[in-house]
Amino acid sequence: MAPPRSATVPLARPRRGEVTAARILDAAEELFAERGYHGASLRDVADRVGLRIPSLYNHFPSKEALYAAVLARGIGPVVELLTELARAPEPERNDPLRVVEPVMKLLAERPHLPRLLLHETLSGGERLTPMLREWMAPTFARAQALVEGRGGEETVPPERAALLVLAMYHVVLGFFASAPLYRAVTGTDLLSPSMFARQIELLRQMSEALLPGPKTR
Amino acid sequence: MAPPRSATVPLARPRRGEVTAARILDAAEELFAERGYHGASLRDVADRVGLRIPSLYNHFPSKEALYAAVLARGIGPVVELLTELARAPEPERNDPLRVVEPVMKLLAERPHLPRLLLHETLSGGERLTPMLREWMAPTFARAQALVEGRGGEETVPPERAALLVLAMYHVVLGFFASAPLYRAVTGTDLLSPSMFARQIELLRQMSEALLPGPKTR
Amino acid sequence: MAPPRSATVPLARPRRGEVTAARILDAAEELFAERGYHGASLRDVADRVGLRIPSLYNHFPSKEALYAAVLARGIGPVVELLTELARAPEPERNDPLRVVEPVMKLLAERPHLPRLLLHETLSGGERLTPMLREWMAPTFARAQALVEGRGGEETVPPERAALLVLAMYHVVLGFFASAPLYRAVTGTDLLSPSMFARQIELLRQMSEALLPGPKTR
Amino acid sequence: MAPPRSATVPLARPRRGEVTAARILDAAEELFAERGYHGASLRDVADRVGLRIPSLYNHFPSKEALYAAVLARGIGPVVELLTELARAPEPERNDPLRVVEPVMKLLAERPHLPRLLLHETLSGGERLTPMLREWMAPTFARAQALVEGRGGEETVPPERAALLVLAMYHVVLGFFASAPLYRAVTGTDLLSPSMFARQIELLRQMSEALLPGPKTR
DNA sequence: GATGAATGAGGATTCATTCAT
DNA sequence: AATGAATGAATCCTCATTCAT
Repeated sequence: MAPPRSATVPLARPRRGEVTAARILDAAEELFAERGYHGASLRDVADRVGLRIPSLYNHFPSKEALYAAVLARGIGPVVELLTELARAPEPERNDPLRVVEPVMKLLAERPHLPRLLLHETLSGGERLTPMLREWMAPTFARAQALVEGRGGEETVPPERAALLVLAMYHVVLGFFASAPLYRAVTGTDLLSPSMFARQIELLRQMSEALLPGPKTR
Repeated sequence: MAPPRSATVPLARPRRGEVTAARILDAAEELFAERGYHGASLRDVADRVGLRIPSLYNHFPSKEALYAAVLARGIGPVVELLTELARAPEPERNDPLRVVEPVMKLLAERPHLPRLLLHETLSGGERLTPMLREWMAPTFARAQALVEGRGGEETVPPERAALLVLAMYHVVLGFFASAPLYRAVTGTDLLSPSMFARQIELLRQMSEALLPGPKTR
Repeated sequence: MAPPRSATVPLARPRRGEVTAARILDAAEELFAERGYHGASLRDVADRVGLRIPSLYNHFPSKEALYAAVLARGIGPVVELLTELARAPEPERNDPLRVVEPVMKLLAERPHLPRLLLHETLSGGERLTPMLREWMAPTFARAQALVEGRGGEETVPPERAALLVLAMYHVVLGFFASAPLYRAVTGTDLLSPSMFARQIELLRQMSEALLPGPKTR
Repeated sequence: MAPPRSATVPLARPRRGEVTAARILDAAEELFAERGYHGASLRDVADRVGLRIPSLYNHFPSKEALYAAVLARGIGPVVELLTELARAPEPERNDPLRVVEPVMKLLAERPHLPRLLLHETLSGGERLTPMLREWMAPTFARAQALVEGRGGEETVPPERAALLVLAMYHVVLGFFASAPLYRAVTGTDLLSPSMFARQIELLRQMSEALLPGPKTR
């Protein structure tokens, strides 16, 4: 039962418990994204992982905590990316495509995240984890500031900037969130390379058209 | 407007049961929009109406049926509006603002509908009522056709048209769906006249910029 | 609304209310026989009659009362028949076939009654209406007395007589009660004339073989 | 009788869960027999076992499954017995008492089973578990074949054989099923040794009188 | 770390009954 | 006589959680 020479096991290989926790997170992410917090039961999660329900409690102290962990794992990289981008030098930082395209690519790797975020948006903050408040609000503010400060002489009024950020937010998230339904109805996969490229092109045009200031290309 | 001889037209006065049913629909609409199908319990609905749970069954045969009725009541006017707009004469019909603005005004009167629709979108069609399938798919198709057929020589490829319609769909719905959260976080009401006007202006610019063909103004 | 000349309406024609009550009894008899007291709901009864549930209360004050009325209507003729037979002159009265055959024919006209009685038997008297206790117990006692007093010198001990009556009771009732299931499984209708005649012949042989005293034929 | 080396035979000691499951089956058997499927509630079962209702679901996935398990546990031994008897050598197999008496003794050990079976019979197969169909129909067929093939030259027509089997079925089951009511009304316990012996004697006479062929004693 | 068993709270739904119309 | 509406009680069942093993 005991590993023969545990001392030589490299730390890089995650311990078994961490693997299980990750598998639980994966399953929960899918289910929460699909059905929302109330619609996804721990039974569903356990079934998908191949565990019994009580085992989940060896890794997460409650359903709520599991949900928070799913969100944290998903949002973390996005926040990191945005923070990093905000540190870019002046000309690049003002190019919205330098923001939108990496974000799109990041979300494509974690396609459940947009639906999780939209679920939170729809719930109007009821279930909105404090963590989410902490992350989303500043992110919005930063994006808004970026937009406002863009144009040369012609500055963008804050209300307009807010609506613009909101619009981009929903176009991006909605694109991913609609993919399963879109595929079910039309048979077309929005996440295929060609459609994905078209969507990025669309977002480029949107930002060029709606943002003031120096044209980016 | 007034019924000519009200004594002979009892239909004009809604029966008591119909009033109750409408109040149930109102309460359910709010709760389903806020918490989704699974998150909203019949107890919540009954409490909000001031009834006991079993009384709901005098008006709707099941929670599912209540949900479907809420959707039907909400979507009906939108579908009617779009159908009507589709019958407009040529030049007007091609003006996307002739579509977007009335839809925005309609949704402003029923601000829970967008969240209901987004919940359906997020669930990937799992709970998607057949009714919804029947209505949303053709509506999308019609909008897509409208976009495709617009530009003079330069026609829009269908994939691009689809993405464009999808983007507008999410910008519009997301605007309403975000209103409660936005207000909770920033204190600003997106549905106030000034913000609402700004949003319409934003949508006008979006369509002008992204749609080909004769500029509308 | 009022009947034009109510005085000329013959009393023989049952009033409308009585007709409705009878239709309710018919429906209830079928359902109680098939599913037992708990398994049959007033909704089932009302549906079968084509009424709404509250209307049933215009004819019977409660489900329990409806059940009792069904039993009373069904058992009444049987008790009458047995009472009448008990008044027959000596030689005939001792012929068990003079009892069994008319009872069989009576039950054939009301084929749900046996199942009702068996349901009562199975419930062990829990739901056993007082009425039933009043009727069944004396009927059993009378039959038992009849058996006991039969043979000439060789009298039948009461325990044996009781078991014999019990056996005949279950053979007769079981025959009718099994008819639906038997038909469903084998396709043969036990109540068809030929099977019915065979069953009477079987009962005749049973009584001849098991009863002491002068052979009846 | 005692397990030779109990320490190495843990299978001999039933696990705790199995004990609980058996107690649930016991309680359910009584209640289903007494009140039928609809009349017995899970609350009744849980109360009798000393559990809360949800705990029942740790052992049986639904009320229906519990009901089926009760039937299976009860019918199993009967079917086994009949199968075994059917393999007996020729002269014994044709002796109906070799069938009736062991069955009677088996049922005496599980006196609720007859009422369960009669409930199924009364419901006309509505709730009749597939399992029951599989077991009862062949058993009847086998018994019928046994009767048919008995007499030497004088063979029994199948219809007559069917009615005979049906009659024996109801006499045997009715005896047990009536015991509680009979005791409640008369004070006499049908399952007492003396009454039980009398009943077997009655069944012996019945089969001798009604079956053709070589007398068994 | 995994799980069988137990449970309080709550889920949707059915039921018999009442009452005003 | 019939019924739409309302409801207390009870139905089966699911949920998240706990605990001993």
